[in-house]
Amino acid sequence: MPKNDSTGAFQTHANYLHAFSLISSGNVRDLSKSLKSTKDRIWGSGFLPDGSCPKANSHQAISSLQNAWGTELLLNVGLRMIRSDELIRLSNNWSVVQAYYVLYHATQALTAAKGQSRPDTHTGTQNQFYTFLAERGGGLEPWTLAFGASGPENVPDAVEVDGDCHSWVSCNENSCWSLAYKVLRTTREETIRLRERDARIGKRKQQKAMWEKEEKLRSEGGKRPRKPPRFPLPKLTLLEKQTINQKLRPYTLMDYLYRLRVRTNYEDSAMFTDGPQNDSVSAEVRQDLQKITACSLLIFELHVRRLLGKTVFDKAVAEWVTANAPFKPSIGVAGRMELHKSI
DNA sequence: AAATACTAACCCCGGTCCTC
DNA sequence: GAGGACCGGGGTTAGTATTT
Repeated sequence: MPKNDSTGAFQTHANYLHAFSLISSGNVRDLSKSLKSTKDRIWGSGFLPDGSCPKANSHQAISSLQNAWGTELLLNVGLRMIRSDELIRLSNNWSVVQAYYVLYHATQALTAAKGQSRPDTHTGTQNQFYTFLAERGGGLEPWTLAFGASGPENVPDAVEVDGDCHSWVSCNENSCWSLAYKVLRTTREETIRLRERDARIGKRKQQKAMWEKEEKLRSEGGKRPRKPPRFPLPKLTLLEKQTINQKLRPYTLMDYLYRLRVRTNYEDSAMFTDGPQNDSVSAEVRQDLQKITACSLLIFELHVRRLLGKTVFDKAVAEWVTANAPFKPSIGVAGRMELHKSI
């Protein structure tokens, strides 16, 4: 039983993150193995574009990637330098933020590499993430997993999803799928709740305006004024709710990371500091974040490399690594250089 | 965190009273 | 007597508290 709210929340989110980590490359501790298997899956998935893109905005793509690499570096510096549990707990607060921003910049890099204009909002970037991956179909889990108006999308054939599994159920090779879909669903439901709230306020506004319009007509017709009614927040009809649900796009891993980022940034900074019940779980969370981030970035890097061409891309990586990569053995994009070249 | 239980607020609707 | 205000019971739902 949890001691306070933070322990429950921590347990839940640690579980969710681990689920994505497991789906990405199984219960592998060695990051280089995870990256290798991710590379093989991308290669076999047919997700990579056939050739370079003539419309590509190379300058913008590289610049966005540099942001992503730099942000990932911050995450990795923490991993390398911060050893005491107390500090790991604290650093996880910013690790989730960093993980999100890596995906944010990577997604923008890919948009630029495709020659599209770069989205300048969180929502726009998250939409692109969905378009690049889940919308095209399954095959590259967890990045292609999504939860939409009609339920889980791109569920692999052999996978059984239990939509009602508890968020604390122990995360293993089976339950990880249910957990992942669950968090995509609940993340999406948070947005739906906000939209329903807005819709109710809008509905009330409309009712009020309608009444005032009628009242104006009445007074013009010489009728005596009615007492203004109070306008309680109206409820939504089933149809109105369904419409809201239909209109909201399916949610993905990136939407979840955004939720986590907002939560730890603005709403509940105690989850990662007060939540862990022993001295090892925080390090595991951090490791999962690093793995999710690195493998995600690899996917985007390989995409962008195809679209910009090897020469431009490899040169940009080499320059950045020379100027910025501090550690041996290499981590971050420095460690992924060889993987890029093997394709 | 999410499910569940519980409570307060709300809608609906007919009936009745009030006022022009 | 027509139009509007007010009332109350029944049923639903939103919001809150409790439980898992």
